[in-house]
Amino acid sequence: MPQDIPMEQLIVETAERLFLEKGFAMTSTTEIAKEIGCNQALVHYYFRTKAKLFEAIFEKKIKLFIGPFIDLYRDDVPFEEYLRSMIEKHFDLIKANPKIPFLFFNEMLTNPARMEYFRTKLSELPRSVLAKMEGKLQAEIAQGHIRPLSTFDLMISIFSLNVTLFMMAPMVQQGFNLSDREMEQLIEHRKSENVLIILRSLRPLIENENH
Amino acid sequence: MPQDIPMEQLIVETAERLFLEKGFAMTSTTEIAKEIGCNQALVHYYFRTKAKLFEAIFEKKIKLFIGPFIDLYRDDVPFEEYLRSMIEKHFDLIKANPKIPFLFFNEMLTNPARMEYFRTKLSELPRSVLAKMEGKLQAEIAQGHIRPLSTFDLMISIFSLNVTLFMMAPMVQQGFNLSDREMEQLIEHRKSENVLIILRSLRPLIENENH
DNA sequence: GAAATATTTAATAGATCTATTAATTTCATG
DNA sequence: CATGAAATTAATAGATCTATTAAATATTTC
Repeated sequence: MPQDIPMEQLIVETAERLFLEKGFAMTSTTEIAKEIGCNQALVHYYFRTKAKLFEAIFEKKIKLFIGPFIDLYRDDVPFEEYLRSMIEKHFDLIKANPKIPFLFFNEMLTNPARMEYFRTKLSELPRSVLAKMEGKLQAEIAQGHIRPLSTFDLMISIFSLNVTLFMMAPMVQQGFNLSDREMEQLIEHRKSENVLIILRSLRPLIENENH
Repeated sequence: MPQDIPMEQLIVETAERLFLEKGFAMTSTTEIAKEIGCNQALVHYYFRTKAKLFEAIFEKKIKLFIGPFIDLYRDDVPFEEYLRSMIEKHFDLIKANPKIPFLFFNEMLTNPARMEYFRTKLSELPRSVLAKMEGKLQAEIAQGHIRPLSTFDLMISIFSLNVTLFMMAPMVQQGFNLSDREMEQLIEHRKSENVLIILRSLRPLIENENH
C-alpha cells in the first residue's frame, strides 16, 4: 500500500518504530507485518529471525548515536567552549532520538547475551572518545583550571543529566499536563541547565569543599 | 521444597526477582512456577492474572521507593546540610534497590495503560515531597543564598545523577572488568560526586555566567 | 475421625508467536 | 512472450503462554 518504498525498508522502518515503542519482547513479527499489511513470512524472508532484524536495527541506532562524537574534537577552541558544545550536541542527539537510550538500557539489562554481543562491537568507539577527551582534560587539571577529575566521571555526569530527562519526558509531560510547546521549552531550558551544572562542577576545589 | 515460607509469599518473591531481572513481558507465570517447583496454576490461584501479580509488586516497590522522602524534612537544619542528606538518602535507596528505576521506566514507557493507572495512584506522593522542598528552596533564593531555580529542576538533576549510575552499573562493571570491591568504591565515589555537583549548581549566579 | 474448607495438581482450551515450506504471483530479461 | 529469478502468500508445525476447570490432596474444625 505505501507508495513506492521497497518492502525491506518498510519492514525495517516499521520494526524500528515498534521496537522503540514497546521493546523487543513485546513486539512480534506478526504485528510488524500486520502494521504494514503484508504477510508475516515476509519479515522472515528478509531477516530470517526476529533477533537478527532487531540486531540490525539496534546496531544502526547505536552507531548513529555514538558517531557524532568521533569527529567532535577540535584543538583550537578553549576547553570550556568545547565542553559546552559537546554537551549540547549530545543533548540534541538524544532529543532527536529520545527513545534510543531506553532501548539501549532495556536490551542491555534484560538480555545479557546481547550485552556481551555489543560489548565487543562497541567498546572501541567509547574508548576513542574517552581517549580524545582524556588528554585535554588532564592538561586543564595540570594547569589548575579545573579540579582533579577523571574523564569517566565527567562523562557519567553528562550522560546522566542528558539522558534521564528524555527517559522521563513522557511521564513529565503527562503528569504535569504540559503542551508540546511547554515541553519543548522545558527541554531547551534543561539543556542550558545541564551545561551550567557540568561547567560549574569542574571548577577548582575551594577550601573545605569536599566535606 | 523451600523450608517453611508460605506459598503465596514464595510466589511474590520469585515473581519479584524475575520481573526485576527481565521485565514483565519476558517473565511467564510458567517460569515463576518452575522456579519454585510448584504447579503453574497456583500462581493464578493466588493472583488470578499475571498483570495483577505484577501490579501488586510494582505498587509495593514504588511505595518503598518514595516512602523515605515523606518524613525527610527537618526544619532545624541548614538547607545545604538538608540537601546533602536528601541526595545521599536517595542515592542509598537506589543502591539498595538498583533495579527498580529500570522496572519503573520499562513499564511506564512500554505500557501506557499502566502509566495512566499509576499516575493517579502516585501523583500525591511526589507532590507532597515537592511542596515541602518548595518553601525552603524559595526562601533560600529570596535570601540570595542560592540562584533562582525551580524545585522541579533541582529534583530532576538529583534524580538524573543518582538513577543513571545504577542503570549503567552492570554495563560499567562488565565493560571495565571491575571487581565487586572496585564497583563498590566507584559507587561511593559517585555519591559524593553527585552531592558536590548539585551543591555547586545552586550557588548564586556570577557575572556573565549564563552565556 | 468425618465433614468442610483450603491448597495443589493435572489436564486442557484457546491464543499467539516464530520459523519453515511449498505454492503462487510478480517481474525482469532474453 | 516464454522462462527463470525474486518477491509474496498460504498453510502449518511446533512451542509456549495465560487462564480456567475439575479432580486430588492437605488442613482445619467440629
